[in-house]
Amino acid sequence: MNKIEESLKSIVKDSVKKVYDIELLDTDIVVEIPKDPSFGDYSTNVAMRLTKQLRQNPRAVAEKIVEELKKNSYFEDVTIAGPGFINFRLSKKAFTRVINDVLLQNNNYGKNSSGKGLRILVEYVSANPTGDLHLGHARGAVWGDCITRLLNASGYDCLREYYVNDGGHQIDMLSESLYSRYCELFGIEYPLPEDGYHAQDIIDIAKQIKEEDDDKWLHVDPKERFLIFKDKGIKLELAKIERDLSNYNCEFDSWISEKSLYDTGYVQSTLELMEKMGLTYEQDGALWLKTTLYGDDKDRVLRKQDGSYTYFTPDIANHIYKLERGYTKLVNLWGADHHGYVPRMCGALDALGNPKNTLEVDIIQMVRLVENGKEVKMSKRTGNAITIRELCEEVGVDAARYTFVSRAVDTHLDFDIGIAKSKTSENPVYYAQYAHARICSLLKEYPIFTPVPSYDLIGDEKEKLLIKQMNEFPEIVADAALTRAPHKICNFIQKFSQYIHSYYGSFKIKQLDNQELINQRLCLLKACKITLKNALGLIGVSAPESMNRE
RNA sequence: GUCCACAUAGCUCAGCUGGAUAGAGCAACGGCCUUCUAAGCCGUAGGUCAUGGGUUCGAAUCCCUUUGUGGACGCCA
Repeated sequence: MNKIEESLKSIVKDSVKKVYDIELLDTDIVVEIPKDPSFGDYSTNVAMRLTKQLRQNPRAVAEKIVEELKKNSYFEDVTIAGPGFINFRLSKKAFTRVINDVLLQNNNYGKNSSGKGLRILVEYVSANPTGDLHLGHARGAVWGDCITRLLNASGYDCLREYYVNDGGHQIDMLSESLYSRYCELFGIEYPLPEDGYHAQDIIDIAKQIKEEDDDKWLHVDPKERFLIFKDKGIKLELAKIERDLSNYNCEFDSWISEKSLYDTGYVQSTLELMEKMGLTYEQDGALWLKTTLYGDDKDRVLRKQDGSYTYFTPDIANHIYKLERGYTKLVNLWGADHHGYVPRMCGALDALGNPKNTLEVDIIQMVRLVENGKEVKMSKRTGNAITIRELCEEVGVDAARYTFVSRAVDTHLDFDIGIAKSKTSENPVYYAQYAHARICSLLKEYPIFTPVPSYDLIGDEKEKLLIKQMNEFPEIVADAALTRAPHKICNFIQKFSQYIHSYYGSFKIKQLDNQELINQRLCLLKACKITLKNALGLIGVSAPESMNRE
């Protein structure tokens, strides 16, 4: 809740108490900015909410409250409209206070403490180290990155984690595929497994190994070689993934390996714990977990007939390990193709006695790449699925990020590569960056200005829009963090940029003679620049000082 | 077949713990550069919020029906 809302609510509460002798809570009162500014600066529906209790029609209730509210100098005007909305017009002083708040807090403006004391671990991307990251991963990476930026800005203690699946069958295939490609470089035939990896990146890695070690591995014991190629494969694939993510402005705090959960005995101890709690049973030579007792539609296998473990087992250990590190809230971002896995994992955590909703899984819907209205399935260059690297090269990091983060994740996304690539007004990311650059160039022309205690010359409708929007920002950040919805930041950016462009167009500072008016407007613009830059920072998009047209 | 999402302007999408006349960008049409960057501004047009019902002072928003689209239903990961 921002300062203006705080004040409004407390004033409304006092008035209702005085008129009707009813004690309201903050949550009973909704204060919002009306869609149509002609209604007022802010409005509340409190009269409508009291209708039932008082058995009077809402307008009558509103009239009595307004009579009381009008006595307060915080308002320029208070009116009743529609079915019983109370609309406020604020006094100038109440309004412009935010300008100095922003100037003072600078880079910290927008940060809030709504998540203070909460420890939350967010796991995302977690792609197998068996190939390049593709479009779906890119969406998940940006989304996770933005969520964690928001959580950090809202005071949560948050960890960004990547779970590395380096333990299962697919890694064996990686080793074999890699060796096959390696042999190929020496003209030796070695079968590439059918469910192995056929993509170009395996060939590239094989070449890298050849450059480093030459033919050294052709002559070692197959068992040893198998393990070595496993290791090399994982290491090189992971390095590539990390580099691609980093180029994409996505950094992780923690990379947790599936294999290490076996090595440290975590998998074993988790199994023992579940057995001890009576959550498992043997059937058909396999070990099962009773997830049906906790909302799953069938029980799941932990240990297969052949004695090896399913993917599920170390993953349970993985989640237990998260909790043991003191994170009380776990969030995973999974692709839509994994949504059937959700009840299973949540069921396992429930079974182990964790509070409901300890784990929440956000599902990232599919991405389709589109160009000129047609779906683009494969990269023209490589013939394989389009990678995150190609995407960044093609459209640029800022545009790619913005496209992904500006849409809610629960709907299928058509990524129009033509629009993302275009450096025109079709591309919303430039719109926002341009708004920032325009203020910057203005501030370069007028580098000297001083904040004042009261902005008595500010108060035009367009200035009010800027101030209201700026004032909302910390609350929007807190809400976007809580609901894990970074696209709300994009909505903010878009609207705010629009106000900035509109203001920029209608008030030319150069045409003014009044030095004090210029000064006050520069303060306002500087505050806008700070707010916009911070907002862009929350979604990992740059805020350039100038836009270079090509 | 069972389960889970989703359906809003020509296109891509916001709005969803119920609130005033459902919004934005693009595309279309008409204006605005001798003044801080026209990657911009101002205006016009564009809607049965998939369908049918229910809940109530009030529904795009909550509940149910039907249709359509995508996904999941492995001792794969």
